[in-house]
Amino acid sequence: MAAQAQYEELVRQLSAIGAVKRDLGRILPADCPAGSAAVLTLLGRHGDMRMSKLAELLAVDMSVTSRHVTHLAARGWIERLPDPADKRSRILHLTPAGLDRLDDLSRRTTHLLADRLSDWSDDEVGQLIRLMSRLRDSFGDCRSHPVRIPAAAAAPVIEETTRTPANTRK
Amino acid sequence: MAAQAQYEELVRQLSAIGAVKRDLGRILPADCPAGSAAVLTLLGRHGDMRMSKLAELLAVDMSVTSRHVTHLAARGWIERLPDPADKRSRILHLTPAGLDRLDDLSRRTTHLLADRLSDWSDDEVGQLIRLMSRLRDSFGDCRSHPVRIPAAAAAPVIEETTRTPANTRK
DNA sequence: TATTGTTATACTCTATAACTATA
DNA sequence: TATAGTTATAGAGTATAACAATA
Repeated sequence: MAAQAQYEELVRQLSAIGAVKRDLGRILPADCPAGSAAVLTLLGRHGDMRMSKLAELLAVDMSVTSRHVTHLAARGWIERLPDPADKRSRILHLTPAGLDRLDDLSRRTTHLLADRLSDWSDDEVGQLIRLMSRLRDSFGDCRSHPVRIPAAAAAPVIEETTRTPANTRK
Repeated sequence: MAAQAQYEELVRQLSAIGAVKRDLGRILPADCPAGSAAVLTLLGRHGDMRMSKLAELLAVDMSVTSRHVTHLAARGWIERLPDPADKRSRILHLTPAGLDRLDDLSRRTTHLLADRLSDWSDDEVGQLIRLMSRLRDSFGDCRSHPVRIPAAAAAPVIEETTRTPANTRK
């Protein structure tokens, strides 16, 4: 159990980490955005799987997964094979072209990280990975507690302001 | 200097952490999305500041910052005061209503985190914060290295596929 | 009826570029 | 000319809900 100030700081760090993710996204090829790259990576690591499994690993809704997968399939990087055990389902399979793409992605991110984290020790990177992984687990468990909170007072909204820099008077 | 496998794992964890952020976002009031909440938090912690300073702390473009700020000002949670030292600039200031809003936000996130991280020690949370902060610093430094990578072979794109679940034959 | 995926729609966040007003 | 901030526009990512096909 940690202190409240720590919780707030953690939220700020989570928010700020977005800049790192965007930085990583900038080195991706134009036809392979972050979402697609994540799918390729997971297929490369876990092998063939169904849509539902992929959605779970990505931690996003299956409708989102479907869009990413469609994008990849359109480029021939993955195939959607029929599942002999369940005709509603589709087995996702990395193609040779997809593997090439994945190698390319891996090279790009490794280059960037090797540059940015040149002064990190193997152990430090391992610690960060371990703690982030645990953080994810801590949230992944209980989908139960909706954690509702009382609402605040209402107030008039002028929606979309206008300029009012220095003294408005000329 | 860490191993390549670690780098790839780190990228996956960064990608997956998005689920945690979205979970935090779900407990926010409808009229105060994550971007607005981040602005309120930074103003609460660092006090009055200019747009450019806020953009730097948020680690996003100033145009993005401007939109968030406009949203907050429209609701009376912050004010954009003239800067006596530079008439182009505006000083952002949290209003009493904004402070109330901030307290509410703080309560919500603290509740959620206290629930999710109930089995984390104070020290563990501190370690995660420290490592994430350092990660950010490692990326924030060198805006220089564009880190370009050779392109991959082109291929025909069928753009947006259609259904082909089980055996296409009926 | 319940489940697997797909698609339509809408919303948030972001960056780029053009623009205004100061410096 | 250069800088601070705004706005228009476009693109990526996501969720919800309605729908199709199959279990």
